[in-house]
Amino acid sequence: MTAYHRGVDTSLRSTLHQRGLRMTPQRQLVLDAVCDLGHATPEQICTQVQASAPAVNITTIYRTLDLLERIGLVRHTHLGHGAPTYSEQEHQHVHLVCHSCGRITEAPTDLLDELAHRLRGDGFELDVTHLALSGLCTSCQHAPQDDLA
Amino acid sequence: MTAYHRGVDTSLRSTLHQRGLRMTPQRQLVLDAVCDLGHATPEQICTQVQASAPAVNITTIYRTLDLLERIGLVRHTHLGHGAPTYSEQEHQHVHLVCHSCGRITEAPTDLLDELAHRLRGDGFELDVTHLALSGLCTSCQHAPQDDLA
DNA sequence: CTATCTGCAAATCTTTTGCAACGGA
DNA sequence: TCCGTTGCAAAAGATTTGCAGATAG
Repeated sequence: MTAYHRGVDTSLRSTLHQRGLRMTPQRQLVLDAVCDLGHATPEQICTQVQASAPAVNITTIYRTLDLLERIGLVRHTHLGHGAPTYSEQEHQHVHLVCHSCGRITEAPTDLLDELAHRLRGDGFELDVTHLALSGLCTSCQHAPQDDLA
Repeated sequence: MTAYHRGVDTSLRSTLHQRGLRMTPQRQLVLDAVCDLGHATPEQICTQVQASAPAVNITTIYRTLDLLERIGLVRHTHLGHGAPTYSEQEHQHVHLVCHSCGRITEAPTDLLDELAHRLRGDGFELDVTHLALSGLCTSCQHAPQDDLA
């Protein structure tokens, strides 16, 4: 069930040890959940982790996500509405969020290359993955649209 | 002190009446605050409103912002970190947020025209103003950078 | 006069913090 | 053993809801 892309297990333990941090089962479970779920909120990650280890507290989820981000194994993206979502560091793409149905589409990051280049000229170094782009997906453009219900 | 662009006062009353809604001093104050502040969080708007009308409750701020958005007078943008910010509907621009120092820069929306066109070809209608773009501003690119402190 | 609005208090929800016990190296 | 980590409970912060009284039209 768990997707171990390029030996995540091994690199977690060593990455932690490099910094004098300890390997724990909770940390492995959180990292696994992030990889399995693609992009998920702390809440969703907690549910996933608790499926196999019910005793893990949500506080630990928050602390671990924070730590995994600091050591560069995961990143978080703000999709607009509520909670931020976490995903693997390597799994880079631009998120397109439909603000009508909430559906999230992933697009290749080079979609923003031209924009990034233009902004760099103005002194702004764009981080393509941190924020999503929002708009209307195909189906919602043609849907009745209840005038901002 | 208050900036009345193109007769906001008159249009608020009539826009409300068109929909069977009532004009109240609180609604005028909230709209004025949004216009004055540019892009502000509900909290900031509340502070601004309470400067002239201390009795106005933050609950009313939230309800009024929601209402003003539904009738198309204001819009909100997610800048990434915490709270959404509200601004006038007409005051359109792209927000660039530095995720190191948090500074917000405004850029013309036509910066995203090419991207919007490309996405439209894929069936996604981009809303340029709803989400900010994040990255590093000039000064933070050259700052020491404490490795994700 | 009536239905809409507002203020207040309390409920929710999400995230953070303090602290004692636990457990990895 | 030592100190980083965890779980629990409580705090903190943001937003929502229920309800009775105020008020626009």
